[in-house]
Amino acid sequence: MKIGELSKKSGCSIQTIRYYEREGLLLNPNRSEGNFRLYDSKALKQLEFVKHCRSLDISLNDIKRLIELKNKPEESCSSVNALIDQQLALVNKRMKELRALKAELQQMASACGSDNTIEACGIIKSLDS
Amino acid sequence: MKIGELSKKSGCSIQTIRYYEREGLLLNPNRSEGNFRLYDSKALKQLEFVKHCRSLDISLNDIKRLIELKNKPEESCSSVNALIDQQLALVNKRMKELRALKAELQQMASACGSDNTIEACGIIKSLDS
DNA sequence: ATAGATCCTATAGTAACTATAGAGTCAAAT
DNA sequence: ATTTGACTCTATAGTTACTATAGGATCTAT
Repeated sequence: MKIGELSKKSGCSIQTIRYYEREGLLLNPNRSEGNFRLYDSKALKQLEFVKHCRSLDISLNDIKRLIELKNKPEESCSSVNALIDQQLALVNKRMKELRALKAELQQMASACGSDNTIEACGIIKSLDS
Repeated sequence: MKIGELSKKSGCSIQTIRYYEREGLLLNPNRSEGNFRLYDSKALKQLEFVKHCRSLDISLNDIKRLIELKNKPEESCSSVNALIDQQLALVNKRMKELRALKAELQQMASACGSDNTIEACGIIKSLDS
């Protein structure tokens, strides 16, 4: 299949696919006579792996490491484990930040009487302090 | 005061201060004879306003809008309100995403028996599906 | 006078894409 | 046989909010 079909099947945009290739996350595909990229179902699977990792917010760099690890099936999976743990730590950290954020934003929203002037607005006041 | 002192007092890096100025978030400061930026305490307050907004993850563009609104003290604050509500919606959306993320990552982490080969690793398996 | 700290501008790099320009290729209809 | 339209190619620039660097200029203290 050509890149357009791969794009539809994977849900990744054409540009993103080419970008992943440039970044070394996908193998260089065979080319047709007219230099079009030609993919098989294995390539689709690779792309889906990348997409799944991205949906977990794993960085392209870490995905690259995971792909390398996948290609060493006999080694210990402790590095895979570590990577996932680290990803979890990131997510937890960001969630904590967002909880604090949310609390302050909610407080600000409630500090605004409905029909104030900007001058009297509790929101602007709290941003100023 | 010069930019180094403003940087220390505000906790923003010198480059960030200059960047905010370029982006129109800070007024162009007076300059010394040797072309050094000179700030007063009002400038520090402006910068602190920006910093506080950034700590709430408000985008530079939205901060610009807030600054414009601040300069129209007699108008209604409904746009300020809307902006904060929108920011809250963003935060809520991201939190929801992160909760889903966390759940999947945790499941993956628990799918890995401690001493597997990569080939047998539950994490890689679940990323492959 | 000079050394060191601080400042200046302009430019490039970061992450993970997205968008565009300008050209080439291919399949189908005329 | 040609032309239209859809698709593809590469290379480059833009996005967000900064950070880092190069190559100078300026100021302060000795």
